Amino acid sequence: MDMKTVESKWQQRWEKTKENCFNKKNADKKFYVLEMFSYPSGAKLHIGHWYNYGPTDSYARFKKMQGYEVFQPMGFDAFGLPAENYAIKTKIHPKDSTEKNIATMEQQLKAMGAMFDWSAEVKTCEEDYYKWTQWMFLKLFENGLAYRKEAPVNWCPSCNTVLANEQVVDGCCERCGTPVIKKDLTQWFFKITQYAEELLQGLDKIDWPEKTKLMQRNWIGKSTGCEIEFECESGDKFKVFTTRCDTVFGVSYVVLAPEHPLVKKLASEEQREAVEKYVAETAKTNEIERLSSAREKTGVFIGHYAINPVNGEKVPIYAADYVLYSYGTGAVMGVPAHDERDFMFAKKYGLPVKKVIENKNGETVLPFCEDGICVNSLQFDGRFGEDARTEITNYLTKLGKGQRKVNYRLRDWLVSRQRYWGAPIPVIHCPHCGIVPVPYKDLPVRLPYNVEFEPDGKSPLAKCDEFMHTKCPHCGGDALRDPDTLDTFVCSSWYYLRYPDAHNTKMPFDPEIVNKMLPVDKYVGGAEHACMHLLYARFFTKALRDMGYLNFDEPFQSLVHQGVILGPDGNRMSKSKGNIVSPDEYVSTYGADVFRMYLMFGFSYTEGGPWSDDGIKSVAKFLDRVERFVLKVKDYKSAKDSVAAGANEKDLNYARNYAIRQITRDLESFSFNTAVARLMEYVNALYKYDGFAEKDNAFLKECTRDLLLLLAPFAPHFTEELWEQWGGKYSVFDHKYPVCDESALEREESEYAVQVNSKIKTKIMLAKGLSNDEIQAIVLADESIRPLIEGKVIRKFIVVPGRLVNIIL
RNA sequence: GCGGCUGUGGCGAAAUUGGCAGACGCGCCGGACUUAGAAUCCGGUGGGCAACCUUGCAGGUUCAAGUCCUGUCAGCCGCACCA
Repeated sequence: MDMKTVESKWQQRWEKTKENCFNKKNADKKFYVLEMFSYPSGAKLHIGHWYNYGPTDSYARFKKMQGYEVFQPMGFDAFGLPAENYAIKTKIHPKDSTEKNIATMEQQLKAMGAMFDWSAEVKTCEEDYYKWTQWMFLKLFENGLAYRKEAPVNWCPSCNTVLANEQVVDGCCERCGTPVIKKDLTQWFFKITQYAEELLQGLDKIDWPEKTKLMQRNWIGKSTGCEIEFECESGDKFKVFTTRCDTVFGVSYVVLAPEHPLVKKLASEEQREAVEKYVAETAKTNEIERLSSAREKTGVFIGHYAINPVNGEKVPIYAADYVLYSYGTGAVMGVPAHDERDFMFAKKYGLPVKKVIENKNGETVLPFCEDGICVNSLQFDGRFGEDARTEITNYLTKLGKGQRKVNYRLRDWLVSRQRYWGAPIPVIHCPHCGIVPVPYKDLPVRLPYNVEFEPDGKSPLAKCDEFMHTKCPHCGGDALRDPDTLDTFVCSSWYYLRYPDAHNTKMPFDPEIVNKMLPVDKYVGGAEHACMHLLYARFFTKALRDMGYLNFDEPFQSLVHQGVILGPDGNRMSKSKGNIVSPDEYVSTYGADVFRMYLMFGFSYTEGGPWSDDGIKSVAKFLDRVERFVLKVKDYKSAKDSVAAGANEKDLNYARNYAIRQITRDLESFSFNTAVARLMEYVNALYKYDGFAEKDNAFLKECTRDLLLLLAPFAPHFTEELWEQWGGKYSVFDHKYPVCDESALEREESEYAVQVNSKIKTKIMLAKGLSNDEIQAIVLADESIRPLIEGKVIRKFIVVPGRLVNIIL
C-alpha cells in the first residue's frame, strides 16, 4: 500500500466530512481526551510529540468506536521565554517566529492523522485568548486571590526575570541553569496557599498516578505542630513553629531567620556590628549554598535573650541562615538534644544540650530525634510522643502562649515576569488611586509589537511609552500600566476550559457548556509538570468554582504520563549530546501509521526508554501481512462451501474473542504494546485457519471484518483504506468496536500443569467442572505421574482450578 | 540525608496480581518456494550433554515467589536545613 497517497486521501476525507469534529448534539455521551498542548519552540514535531499524541489518539479513536462522542482538541502554549530568547539571538520577532512555527506544526500534526478537532484550536498568544487570561487575573484580583507584595523573590540573572518557586530547580533557573539569586521586589502573587488543604484532599478523589499525587502532596508539604510564643527581655514577642513541642523543656536557644525584623531591632550595642555583617553576608549567598543541608551551620548571637514560656528559662537569641524566613514564623526554638541541626549548631557555639526525651527501647544517644518519653519536663514527665505533644499544646493554649498550628510548604505563586512575550498584566498604577484594575470592557490590554526586548533587568514593556502611558480608569488622570507580563503557566492553567467553547467572544467560556464537557476524562502528558501546570490548573478550577463559574472540583479526572523516549545512548535527547532522533525520515519511509504503531509496540507506554528502530520493520511487515490476508479473504465465496462449525471454527472464535477482550482491556489501561501483540496473535490465528482445507468462509470473513475494526485505532489511514476496499461503509470509525462474547471463551477442557512437590512434571487436559477428588483420581492414574508417587503417601493435593495441581509427598 | 520507581534471554518487552517465567516481536538457526537473491510461508530458539539451573544480590514466609517480607547493591526521578 502506498502510504503517502493513502494518508493524504483519508486526511482530506476526514476533514471534508468533519469526521473528527465534536458534535454538540451528542454531548451527553461526551468523552474529553486531552493531550498537553505543544509549546511551539522548534518548527518540527519531535519523537516526544509523536509518543504523546500517537498512542493517545489511538485511545481516543477506540473510545469513539465504543460509542462515545470524543472531544480531542489541540492547541499551542505559545507565549514564553524560548521564543523571546530566540528573538534576542536572531532579531526575529517572537510573534513572527511563533506564528511560523505554529503553522508548520499544525501541518505536521495534521499529517500525523490524529483525530484532533481543529475547529476548537486555541493559541495562547492570540488576543482572543489572552484577553481572557487577563480576565482570569482580574477575577482572581477581585476575589482577593491576586495580590502584590514586596518579598525576597527568585531572580534569574541570565533570563533577567523573577521565577516561581516551582521554576527553581536545585537553586538554578529551570530554563537556563543559571544560579538563582534572591532579590527584594514588589511582585504579583496568586494566593494558591488558600487552597492548600483542598489541593491536598482532592488528590484522594482523582485517578492519577500515585507517584504524581505523592509529588504534589510533598510539594504542598502539610505539617501539623504548635506555635509557641517567646517573650523577649525587651518586651517584644515572637512565635516559633515546631512539630516537636514535646521537646520544649529542652530549649537552650532560639533562632531567628536573618531577614526577621526583630534581628535588627534587638541586636545589642556590642553585637550590632557582627549581626549586621552576618545579615549582609546571608543576603549575598545564593540559594544553592544556603539551602544545602550539608553546609556547616552558621549564625550570630544578637546580644539579647528570650524567655521559655514553660519554665521561665532565659535563652540566648541567635540569627542563623539555616532558618528560613519564608516558612512558618521565620523563627525556631533550638533543642540540641533532639534535633540534628540544633545539635550541630549547639556544638559549634558551645550551647547547652539538655536531654528531655528518653528512648523507650534502649539507650538514649544524643541527638535523639525519634518519639520518646518526656523527662526533665515537670508535670509532663513520663508522657510519650503524640500524647505529650497534645498535653503540652493544651497547656500552652491555657497559658495563652501557644496553639495548635498547621503549616504548608507550598508558597503563593509568583506570576509576574519582567519579560516581553507574555500576556500583559491588566493593571494600571495611578499616582492618586493606586492600583486600579483595567475595566473588563477595556480588555485585552494589547501586547505592543514594536518593543525593545533586549533584557536589562527591567521589563521590556516599561520602555515602550505608547504602551505605558494611559489614563486612570478611576480618576481619569495620567497613569502608567503595569510593565510586567504573566507567567505562561497562567495561560495554560485554564486552556482546557477554553477548548469546548473556543470562539466565545463574550466570556472566556460559557459555564453551561463547560460544566457539561468537563472534567477532562483522560489527560495525557509528561510527568515533569507534576508540581507546576498540574497544580496550577487544579487551583484555577477550584478558584473559578468558588466564583460560581464551574460546578466541578477537579479539572482532570484521570491522568496518564507517557514515558520519555531517550536517545539511543540512553541519555535524554539533546542538541548538546548530539543524540536527537528525528521522526521525519521514519515517517516518510514507513508512513505515519507504522511509525506510531511501532511507538506503541516497541515500548511500555509509561516507561519509555532508549530509542531503537530494531522492530520498526516488523510493524510494517505486520501491516503488509494484514493487507495480503484481507484482500485474499475478501474474494472468498461464502455460502456454498460453508461447513458446520467444528473444532477449528471454535478455536478461531476463541482467538477472536480473546483478542477482543484483551485489546479492549489493554487500551483502557494504555498498555499499547500488549494490545498490538494480541492483534498479531489474532492475525496468526487467522492465517492458521485459512490454511485448513475445509473452512467456513462466511465465518472467516466475519472474523476478518472484526480484525479490521480491532486494528482501526492503531493504524487509522491504513485500516480506513482496507475497509473501503473490503466494501465497508465509510467511516470505519463510525462502526462499533467489537465486543467480546464471553461464552466463546468458555472451554470444556483446560490444560493443567501437574506438579509433584512443587516441581512441574507434566501437563494434562482436564474437563471443566470436575471435583477435586475426580481430578486427583485422573492425575494419580496418569502414566507419567504414577511412577513418581508409587509407594508414597500423598500429604496434600492442591488444585488451582483451570491452572494447576500440586501433589505434596 | 528523606521519599518514590525500576532491575527479567543476545535485544525491545510480557506474566490473568501468589499458580506452567520469557506472551508478542527483533535477531539468529533450519526448511519450503526460487537459476539466484529479495519478499513470502513453515519450524526451531533462556542456559546446561544430563540430573537440573534461571527474574540485580543475600536471606525469609509459603505446597507454590519475578510477584509478599527483611537486608543489600545499581540506575533513574522527586524533595532537600520546612523546624
